[in-house]
Amino acid sequence: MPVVAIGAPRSWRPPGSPLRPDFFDRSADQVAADLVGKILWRDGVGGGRLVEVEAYLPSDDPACHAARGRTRRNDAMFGRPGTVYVYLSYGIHVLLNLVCESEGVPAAVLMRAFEPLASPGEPRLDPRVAAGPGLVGRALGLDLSWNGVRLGCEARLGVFDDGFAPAVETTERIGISMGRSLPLRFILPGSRSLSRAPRRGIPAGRPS
DNA sequence: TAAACGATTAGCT
DNA sequence: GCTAATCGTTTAT
Repeated sequence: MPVVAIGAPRSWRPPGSPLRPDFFDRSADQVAADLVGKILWRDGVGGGRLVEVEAYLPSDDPACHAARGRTRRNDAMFGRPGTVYVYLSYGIHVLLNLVCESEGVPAAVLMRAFEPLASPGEPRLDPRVAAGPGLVGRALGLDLSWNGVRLGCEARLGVFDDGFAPAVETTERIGISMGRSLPLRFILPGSRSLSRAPRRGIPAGRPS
C-alpha cells in the first residue's frame, strides 16, 4: 500500500538551488559525503534534509548490485550520473538510489533517511516518517516506474543545496552481509531521523 | 522450472 | 531485543 506520508503544497520548493547532474559525476563515496545535509525533494509531495546515505562502489564492493555484472534490474546503475535507480527490496520496499560516476560505471548512493521539511504553514512532521530506506521511498510516494528517470531533467525530483554543510560522520553500512567493513555510510550524527535498522550477521565482538 | 536470498520494516516480548 | 512477513531477482538444476 503506497502511502504518501508527507504532503506539501504544490507551489512550495525548498530553499537553495538544485544540484546539477555533474555533481554526481564523481566517486560514489565523495558524492555520498556531500549529499548529507542536502535537501531531497519531490515537487508537490515533499521531502527533507538527508541525514543518512550509503555509497555502493563499481569495483571491489561485493554489496554493490552490479558486482556480478549488468542485469535487467541494475541496468540503471550504468546510466549517466544523476540517474535514479529504484528497486524493490524484500519484495515490498522501494529503495531510492542516485547513480554516480560516468556512464557505464555502475556506482550509486542509497538514500537511507531524511529529516522531513515542513513547508510554511504546515504542521510539524514526524521526524521518523523517512527514517529508513524503505520509508524514504514511501514518504516520497515512489514506485518502480521512477527507475531510470534523470534528476533535474525531470523536474519532479531533485536535490537542493541551501549551503548547509554539516560535520558528517562515517560508519559501516547496514543490512548487508558482504563488504560490511567498508566505511561507506554517511550520517548527520545526532539526528532523530536516522534509521534504526539492525545489523544482521555481525558476530558478537564483545569480550567475555 | 525451482529454490534461495535480500541495500527492510513492523510488531511483539 | 527478537522474529515473522513478504515477493521480485538471481542463481542453480
